[in-house]
Amino acid sequence: MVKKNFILLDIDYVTYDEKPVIRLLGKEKDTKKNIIALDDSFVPYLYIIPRGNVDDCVSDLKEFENDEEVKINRTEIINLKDFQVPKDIIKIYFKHPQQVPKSRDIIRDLDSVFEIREHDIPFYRRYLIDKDLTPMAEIEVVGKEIDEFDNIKSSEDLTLIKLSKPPKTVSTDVSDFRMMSFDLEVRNPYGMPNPEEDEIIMIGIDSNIGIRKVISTKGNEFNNDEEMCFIETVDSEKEMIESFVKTVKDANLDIIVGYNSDNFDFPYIKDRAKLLGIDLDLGMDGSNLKFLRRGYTNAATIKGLLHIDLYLVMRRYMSLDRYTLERVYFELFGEEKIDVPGELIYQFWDNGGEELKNLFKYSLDDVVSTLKIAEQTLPLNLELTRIVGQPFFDVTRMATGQQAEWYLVRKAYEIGELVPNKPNIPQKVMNERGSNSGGFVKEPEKGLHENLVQFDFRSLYPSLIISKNISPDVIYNDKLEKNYSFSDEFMLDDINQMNIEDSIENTSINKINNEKDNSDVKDYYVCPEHYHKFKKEPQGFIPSVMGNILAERVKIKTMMKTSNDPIIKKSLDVQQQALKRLANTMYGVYGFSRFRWYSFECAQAITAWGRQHIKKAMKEAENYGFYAIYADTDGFYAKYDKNKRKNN
DNA sequence: CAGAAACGGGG
DNA sequence: GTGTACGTTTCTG
Repeated sequence: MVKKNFILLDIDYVTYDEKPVIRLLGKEKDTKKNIIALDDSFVPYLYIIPRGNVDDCVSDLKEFENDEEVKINRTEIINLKDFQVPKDIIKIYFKHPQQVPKSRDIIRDLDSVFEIREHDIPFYRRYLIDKDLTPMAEIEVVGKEIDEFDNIKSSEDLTLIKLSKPPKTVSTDVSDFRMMSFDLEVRNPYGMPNPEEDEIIMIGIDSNIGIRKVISTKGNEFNNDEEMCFIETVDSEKEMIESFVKTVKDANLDIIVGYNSDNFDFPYIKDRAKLLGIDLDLGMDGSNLKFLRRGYTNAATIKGLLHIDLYLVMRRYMSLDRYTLERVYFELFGEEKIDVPGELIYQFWDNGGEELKNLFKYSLDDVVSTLKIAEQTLPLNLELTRIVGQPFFDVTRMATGQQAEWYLVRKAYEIGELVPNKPNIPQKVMNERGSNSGGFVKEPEKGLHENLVQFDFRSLYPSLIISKNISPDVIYNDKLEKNYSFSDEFMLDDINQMNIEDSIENTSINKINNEKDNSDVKDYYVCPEHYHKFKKEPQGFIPSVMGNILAERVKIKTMMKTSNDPIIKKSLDVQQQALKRLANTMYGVYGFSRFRWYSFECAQAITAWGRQHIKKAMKEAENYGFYAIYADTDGFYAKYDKNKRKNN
């Protein structure tokens, strides 16, 4: 039995002996040796909310015991909360994750099944959540070292461990990842590069471990040029790619970054490598570079080596109208990059001399800048990864709303709350609903203003979510609670989620009409304009999560103040920034129709209260002689005029 | 005008 | 693979 601590870089599962085996891929902290830890004890499952009696539903499910298509391994009854209402839930286990989507549609159609839940949570994500594992953190595993598994052999550089106990997270205080940036230049005289025709002419590499070079078939003429000593000249394109592969393997990297490398560099190098008969076996387990389909686009993945495409990261990191490498670099560092227009690259290459020299410099500049951008932006994304608790690879490719959603899924599991299904609201309904009105904006008054004072609310929307308890699980709906109370009649009417939403929609109109004679309004927060009601007790799921985020942020900011170590200070600062980002994103989960906690009422309530607050603040400021000349959402600029002061 | 298709980044 | 981006701009019928 051995105990090993290592940094969890990546996670996946393979099928071995018809059973899923979770693989935790990472590197030992000090030796940087590769580790793959295997767990064959984790089993896929989903939840069923029965329509009526739990036991009737269980006996219905028994009929699938020897079914060809629905392969239920085991069922159990557990108690979980659904929007804070305790319910008896049937948890059904399957042998293999791929049986879940095959079986769920059949099970869903049973009369005794009201709803199935948590049927679309990928197996590796489920593992991270259920085992409370944090990616990019130090984890501890206990198990047996094995020599071989699934054609992977242990070696000097790779330890295979079969877990005998659940893994655990030991420390999230991990930095100093071995990182490399890379970039291709292609000779493309006829429009955009075509991998069947156009050869790769340069591969640029920079890293935080001392490797910086441009591999090319040209460049010998600069042999005696001190300035150009970064050139590595080889005899052919084949040797160039082979040298790149060897450089990456020998560097024993944690992270490889590129700019638009999901869509250009990696697909291109893969196509050329195939043409030239080269293996891109860069994976920790010896596997090749692969592409994961993510929607209509691909993500380039290497097992145990994190590939991060900075283009995707930058689109989330800053708000710009364009995200070219040049633009992003300029915005971050205020310096212009060397630029060679794409359509001129082949001419620079063909002409040689000074132009070729500039092309080499451009190639190097691209990878140096890419690495600099990575060093500047990845720390925040590493913190987000640890908070969200999903793989770094995934988090850097997720929309911020999805980051918030996976964070909430984890929090829901922690407190025994069922995760809502992804809503499926028809486009027609969304169109009728229209878009939620946003923050209050007062167009700026023209002219040059003096004596300006800036007012703004600290985290207006997060604060409102907490103070007004804005959460879908505590919306008070007169009609639903009084007349239906989720009675059997209601459910047997085969009313799906959509109809429930409709009835909520209709009753909000009733509420406006009945608002005045509602005597127990003291138990609710009633939002302006729409009059949605939120119970004061108990605290809603999202307000409570939000409260924890803000409390954690305050704690970190206090720690920052007491620390004298600039490195610790910096690391804490990044952590609090990540929490701030997450808190600000949480509003979004209410407003986007494909999110699990989507609630048009909550989204409306937040912005309505937001508008009310800023208008109130502007009015109040007037009493002190401050006149707003421009306002937007959570703050305004005001001009001071002491003659108009009403209060003293 | 609404719905479909293209676009982004990369050379 | 417990799977099929996304939000915006431009084109087309």
